[in-house]
Amino acid sequence: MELSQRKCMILQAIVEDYIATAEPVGSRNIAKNHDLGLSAATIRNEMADLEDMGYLEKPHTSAGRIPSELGYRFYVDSLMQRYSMTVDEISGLQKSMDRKYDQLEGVISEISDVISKVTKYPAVVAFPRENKSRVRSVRLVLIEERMALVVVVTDAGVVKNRRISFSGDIDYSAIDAVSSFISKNLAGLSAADITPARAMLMYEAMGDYGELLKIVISFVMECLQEDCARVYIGGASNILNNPEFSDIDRAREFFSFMDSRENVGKMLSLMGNDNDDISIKIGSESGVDGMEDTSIVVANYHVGDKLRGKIGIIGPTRMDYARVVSSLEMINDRLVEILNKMMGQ
Amino acid sequence: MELSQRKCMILQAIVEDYIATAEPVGSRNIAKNHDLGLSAATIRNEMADLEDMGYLEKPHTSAGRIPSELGYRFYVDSLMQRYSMTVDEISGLQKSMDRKYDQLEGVISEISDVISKVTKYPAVVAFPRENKSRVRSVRLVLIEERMALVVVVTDAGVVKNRRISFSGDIDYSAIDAVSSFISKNLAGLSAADITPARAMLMYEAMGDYGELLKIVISFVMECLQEDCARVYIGGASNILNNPEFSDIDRAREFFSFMDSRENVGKMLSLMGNDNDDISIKIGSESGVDGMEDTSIVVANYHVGDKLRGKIGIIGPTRMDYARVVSSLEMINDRLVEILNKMMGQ
DNA sequence: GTTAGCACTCACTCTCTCCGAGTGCTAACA
DNA sequence: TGTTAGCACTCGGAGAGAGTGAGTGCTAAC
Repeated sequence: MELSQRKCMILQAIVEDYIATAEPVGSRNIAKNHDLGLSAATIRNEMADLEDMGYLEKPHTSAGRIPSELGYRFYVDSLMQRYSMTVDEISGLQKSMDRKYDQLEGVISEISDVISKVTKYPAVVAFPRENKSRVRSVRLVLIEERMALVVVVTDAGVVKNRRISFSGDIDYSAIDAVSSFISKNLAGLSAADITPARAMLMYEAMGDYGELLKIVISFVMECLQEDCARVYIGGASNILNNPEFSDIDRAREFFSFMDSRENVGKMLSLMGNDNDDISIKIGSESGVDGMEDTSIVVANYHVGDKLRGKIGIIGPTRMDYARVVSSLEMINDRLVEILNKMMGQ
Repeated sequence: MELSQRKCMILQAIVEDYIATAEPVGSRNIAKNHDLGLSAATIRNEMADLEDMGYLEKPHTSAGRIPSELGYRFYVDSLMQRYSMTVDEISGLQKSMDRKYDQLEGVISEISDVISKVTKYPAVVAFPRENKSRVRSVRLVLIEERMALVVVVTDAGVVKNRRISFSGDIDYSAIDAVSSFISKNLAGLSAADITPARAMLMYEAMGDYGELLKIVISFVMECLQEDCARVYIGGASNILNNPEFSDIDRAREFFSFMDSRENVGKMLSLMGNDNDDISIKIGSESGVDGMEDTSIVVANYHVGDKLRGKIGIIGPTRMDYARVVSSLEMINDRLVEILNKMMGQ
């Protein structure tokens, strides 16, 4: 059933008042504060309808109404007005991202602080994952006897390295030979291309250094398949500014959840991947136990079609969605700019 | 003034009861629960003395006594009994550290979870810093045109890398030449050894590649001097299990502090560096504003005399010091073992 | 269809009282 | 002289009860 325009106006007023005050909204207040040209009694009738339709709920009989999940959902999808950031906000944001970054790690870990500072909610950032990436080059660097560093560069321009140890002696020139052998044989390949058969052939060709090769190739595979999303969290304490978390048990639940990067990563991975739009999960939509009264807003960033990641915030369902969405959009744009530059693309 | 043995026993009883219950301790309870052979009245007199001497304080007239900072300090220095972990605790600890670690980063970030799980307090871990380290080798790996990866290995066995871009073309063999030139010229040098004069000489010798060299050398210097302690935090939510943090403002203060790695790093760096012992700062001893009712317990770990770092916990001043100290000792031992193995020393 | 009016509900706050744990002091005891 | 029993006093916290006010639903009039 469609909502009449009047119902929409009233619903919007309720959602926005509730977001601003965290108090259940009563009919009189709406009549007073919003110039709808309706009396409290009329609004009361409409509110009763909206409640029957599932958009509003009552904490108890003699309080005002608060939006239900459905109410928020409708607000976010159909009623929410674009928030335009003030000049001050924009210049503050630009200033805080105006550093020269030279490491992927540095950008990503700092971006979470920026997000939480701008939105005043806890921020979550997923380290970029690679998408169908291929090996660009592999290098072995001898660190000391029986210990070497493997450096893998993927075609997304991401560098990964790991120290490995092996038995058997090998000297500088031999390791260089192994190094270029591997690089030549793996360059341009994706994880799917490195079949056991192909690896086998390589082991045989290398003879003495087969063991070393084995270790290197398994690390290369790891690099290409890596998908345990590394996650950064910033400004978690911001959640305590919201009265719904002034109950200590509620707060503990939240912080226990955030203590586990794994949890957070899993939650992020459940958010929409495909589109450029911002995706929003309200309350139980996230499907995470114990997070029924938080909402998550996430934007996807990508560099070319190779590197992909997510930035977002977690807040109470009663969240300033409009502000959050436009802040995330701005930050996302700036982030992509920085990453593009850094990746030299 | 020395404390009589009787006063010591009473002080110890009070501290331990208060640690266990978080309730002010009254004279009757001590008489009942501890077999001191004294009546409540006598204990009362001694408690009044202890209060006069500054070891105890009263939250209000008709409550029991709680230890003052001085009281805790005396307890920690002189009264605390060694806690022996149970077989279950030890085997649990060993199991949780029984993974095969292959990256420094991985060990360090995971150790904070282990500590918080074992102690039930928020854990802080400082990434190892290098001490007077020297260059072992430097490698340049060409990633694409005008972009290379610098890999620096220090004599502590730590690997650092950074992507750099430069103007001017350079091919694989040329970059190898530059790479081995740099490595040869910097190997064995510490930050102090790489004087501007020496760098100048190198620039000149390299001619065309002077610019590239400049970038590389400045990165090498960074690696050797790096001392912005990276910090990992685990199990922060554990703080909420302590009733002194059930006040939401107190909790917010704590979490805001922990939100800033910088804060935490600064605090850690103020803790004792020199000795092998565990260092404990009680309440305001830490000198950090807003952390007057938390204590910090920190152990130093080191691998040889090169790598040094800290592991520790932050908890309420009313903390189970005995348990925390022995847990940290055990974890520290195990950590050092793992690091030694990993660094191949 | 809209509005004014009115009875009713219910969380919250404030006040008051009671209770119990704990203290300090005094006097008696070993 | 050190220890203990006894007692009056203090004070936070829990619980009961009354009052308040924001809000609702329903009815009747416009």
